[in-house]
Formats: sequence, structure tokens, C-alpha cells
Amino acid sequence: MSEASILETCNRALTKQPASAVQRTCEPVACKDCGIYNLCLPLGLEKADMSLLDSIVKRKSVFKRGELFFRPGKRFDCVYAIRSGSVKSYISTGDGRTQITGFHIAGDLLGLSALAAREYTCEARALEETSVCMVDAAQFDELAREIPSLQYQMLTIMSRQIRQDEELMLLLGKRSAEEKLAGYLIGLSRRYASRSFTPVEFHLSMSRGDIGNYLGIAEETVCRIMRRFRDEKLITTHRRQIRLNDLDRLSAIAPV
Amino acid sequence: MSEASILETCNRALTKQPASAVQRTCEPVACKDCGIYNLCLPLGLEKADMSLLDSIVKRKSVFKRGELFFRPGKRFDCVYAIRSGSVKSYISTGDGRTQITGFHIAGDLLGLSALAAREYTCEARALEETSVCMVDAAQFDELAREIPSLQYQMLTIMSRQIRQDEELMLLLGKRSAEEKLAGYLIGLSRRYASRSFTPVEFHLSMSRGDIGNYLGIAEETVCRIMRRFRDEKLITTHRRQIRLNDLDRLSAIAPV
DNA sequence: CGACTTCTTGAATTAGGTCAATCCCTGTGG
DNA sequence: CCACAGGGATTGACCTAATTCAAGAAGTCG
Repeated sequence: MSEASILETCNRALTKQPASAVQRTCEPVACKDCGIYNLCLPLGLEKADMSLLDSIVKRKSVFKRGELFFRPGKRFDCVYAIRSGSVKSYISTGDGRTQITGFHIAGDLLGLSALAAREYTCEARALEETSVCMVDAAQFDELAREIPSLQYQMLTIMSRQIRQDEELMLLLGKRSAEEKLAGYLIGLSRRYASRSFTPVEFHLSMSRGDIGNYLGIAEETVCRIMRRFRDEKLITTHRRQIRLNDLDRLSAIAPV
Repeated sequence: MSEASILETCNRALTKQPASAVQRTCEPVACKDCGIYNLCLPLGLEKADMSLLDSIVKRKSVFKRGELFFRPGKRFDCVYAIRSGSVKSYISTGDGRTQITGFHIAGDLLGLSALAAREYTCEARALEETSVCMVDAAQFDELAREIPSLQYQMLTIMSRQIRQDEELMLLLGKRSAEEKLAGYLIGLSRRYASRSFTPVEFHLSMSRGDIGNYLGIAEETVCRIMRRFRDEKLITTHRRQIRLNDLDRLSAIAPV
């Protein structure tokens, strides 16, 4: 089996795995043996501290497609580490409109923005069957006391979040629909790459409507621009499966 | 002198004061005697700690209109507390476009987003003559060690920032130009109110172009919508001086 | 008093939204 | 195994909000 195909298999397993696969992925394993444990390291844990984490983490929770993680106002009770699957988070206006503020994939931490206020500020739902590890909030605080660098790591993660939000603002405010979509695809690609998945072919776990909402454009516009990209051979799509045929040209459309 | 007119005088002093007024405002005073010292309290300082702050704060720095506070990549060397005047912060794309990410007025802290990364991530410039207190970064860290609640306060401030950014996203992505501008004016009004200035009349320290940039609409559109608001007697404007005549109706245009 | 910058307004143009009709999967029940 | 229902995804036609271009007006500064 070539390395590329292994990656693809892995990718597929994490994005559109059947229920049985999820079960397999979620066998209770020690953190140090977990396939994404290095993705938990943003938590600021040295290897020596992993066993400590091991003792407080609650493994093997699976959320079904559409299932709610939390909504605004709910007391902050735990941090989620996504092992597989994906999640969207969004805020709502009084009059029913919503803005998706982020998509989270395997390796992301979820719920940290509630850290300071002690209650969640947005709503988060699974986009597909999603398996997570959960760290109890109270125990998380305790952990923070025992591991001095952890609080500092929290600051780092939050400031990264701010930076990311500001980039999204720039995307929303200053770019054409075409640039938005190109930027979105490139961004997704980079995130997959940073997690050792292939950056050129993946499964979009969110609907066209969700993408449009996130980018501030209509669902139909997402379709039309994808069509344009397809006509120009930039991408190949089949439903939610997508292949980026020309990362360079796509990047050129989406200025930094 | 009525209370209202005192407020207005105060407001004017803080937003379009002549140079001489600035000099006066910036006489070295102890933090506890500073007119906005209660606005420094977000720093997490109890009154007992104020004298400590007093000893490390560097007062009486004045930045001229257009003067740079910092730019991306610059080493994080201090936190600014705005005493009077105003500042815009913004990020830039490779191709020269910029997105204003925030306007900061008297009582705001500036530069905190650099806390974790230890370098500034955006560019900030004075919109007018602006007087600030500066806290040295290294001393700030020391302060954080001595005052345990400070680090927690940092998290709070950063998560508030995230929340605010997400609201701006919603503004940028989901609202018409009219709603954007109404929301912007209401937001400014609330911020002035929270600082005990009159919420119905103030000076816009930023240009129409800056407002448009921030809201993701063209400068001309800002003018046209202001005209519409003026025709509907919602506001009165003369150049950058603005009076909100009907906060209720304006709020109604800008859904939460 | 010029030289600028910022603001304002009009006219023409267009990107993107809305509405509506299919199409195409996927899952379900007979 | 097949027909059918329902939820995305697509596509076309039309329309409108907002942009762009261009020209003045109104302050501001040296």
C-alpha cells in the first residue's frame, strides 16, 4: 500500500467513516497511544504530563450528526478534543439569522472560548458522526494549577483564535465571492495538510448552504462559483467529495 | 452648568480637544486620581493594588494623528491605556487591501492581543491626537505574577475580544449596508454611554472611508445611507459631528 | 490664498441575491 | 429489489443593492 493511499484511507476514515469505523476508532486507549495525541499537545502538556491528562479525560463520546454540543448561556462544563468527524459553531441574531463562525475538524479543541466567561458563547453542532474526548471544566482548572504552562497555552490558543477571526473578517469584508471560496478551499486544504491528510482531496462535511453562510454569500453563489472553478479545471467535485487540481492557481485567486 | 453640558464638554474634550487641552489632560497624576482610572480596572486591580500600578505605569505619552503605535511583527513591549483620543487597528493583505478590525476610544486597552504571541499582530494608528498611559510588557508580566487575578482578567478580556470579533463577523456577513451603519452607530453610542459620555451626540474621529472599510461597504455608500438617515430625521450630522435623534428607531434598524 | 483632503451626490454598471424549477442521491418501506 | 420521498445541489431568469466612476462642494492646513 503506497503512502498516498494510506493517507487517503485515513482521511476517509476521519471524514466519512461508517459507524463501525467510529466504534473502532473509539476503543478506549491511553492518551499516549491515541492517534491524535500529538494534536492534544496544544494543551501545553509535556509527555510526562500525559498520564495526568489520561486520568481526567473522558474518552469515547460520540455525537451524532446534528447533535448539540452546547449553546450560548450553558454553563462551561467541559472542553472537547475532536478525534474524528467535524463540528460547526455559530451565533444567532435575535431575528433568527445565524452566522457560522467556524468549522472544527479532527485535532481541534472545542469550547475553549467559554473558558473565561465560564459559559459557552456560541452554539456548536456535529456535522456528521463525531467522536470526541472530553475534559471536565473543573478538572481542567485543577490541571491548570498543576501545570503552570497550561494557562499560558490558553492565552496562546485564544490569541490564535482572535487572529483567525480577524482573518475571517477580512475575508467577509474585503473579498469577492470568488476570492472567498478560493480562500476557503485553500484554508481547508492547509488545515488537512497540517494534520497529515492529503491537501488535495477531501470530503466537505458541511453543506453548500453552510459554506455560503460562513462566507457571507448565498448557497446558489457557492454552487455557481464551484461550477466556474470546475469549468476552469481548478477543482473536481462529486457532491461533497472535492479534489483541488491546481493549488497554485487557486491560491493565486485567494490573495493572502 | 447643567450636568448634560458638563458631559458634553467632557466628551468634546476627549474627542476633539485642541493641543492645549491635551497638555492639560496629561498632567502627571497618580493613577488613583486619574479621571479614567476606573477604566483601568479591567486590568483586575483592586484599589489596594493601584499604587503598585502607579509605580510602573509611564504616563503622559501623546501620539499625534496618524502616528503609529505598532505594526505586525513588532516585539510586544507595552500595553497602552487610552486616556483620550482614539485609535484604529487593522490588518493588511499581501495585495495592499486592509481591513480595519477595531476602533478604540478613551478607556480602552490597546495591544493586549500581543500578550501571548509576544509580538503585535495588527497595525494601530492614532486617529487624532491621543494620550495614553503605557505599561511596560516585562513589568506587566511581573505584575501578573504578583496579582494572581490579573492573568485571569487577561483571559476575560481576550474572550470578550473574541465575542466582539464574532459580532463584527455577523455584521459583515449577514447585514445590509443600512443595518451595518445603524448597528455601528448604536454600538458607538453604547460605548460612549458606558464611559459616561452622552450617547446621543459625539464626534466621529474616523473618516467615512474608515467606517466603510470597517463595515465592508464603500465610502460613498456610507455617505448615501447617512443622507437617508438624515432625511428620515434619525440623525443630524455636520461633518464628523453626529447626533442620534432617535435611538429606538435606529436600534430597530440594527437587529441584535 | 491655493493645495489638499474629505465628504457628497449623480449616473451607469454589475456582482450577487432571490425565486423557482429540476436533478440527483440516499434512505425507507412495501 | 424497486418505487417513492425528502434533502441537498444545480441551474436559469430576473432583479436589486451596492459598487465604480466622475464631478463638485466643503472644510483644513501651510
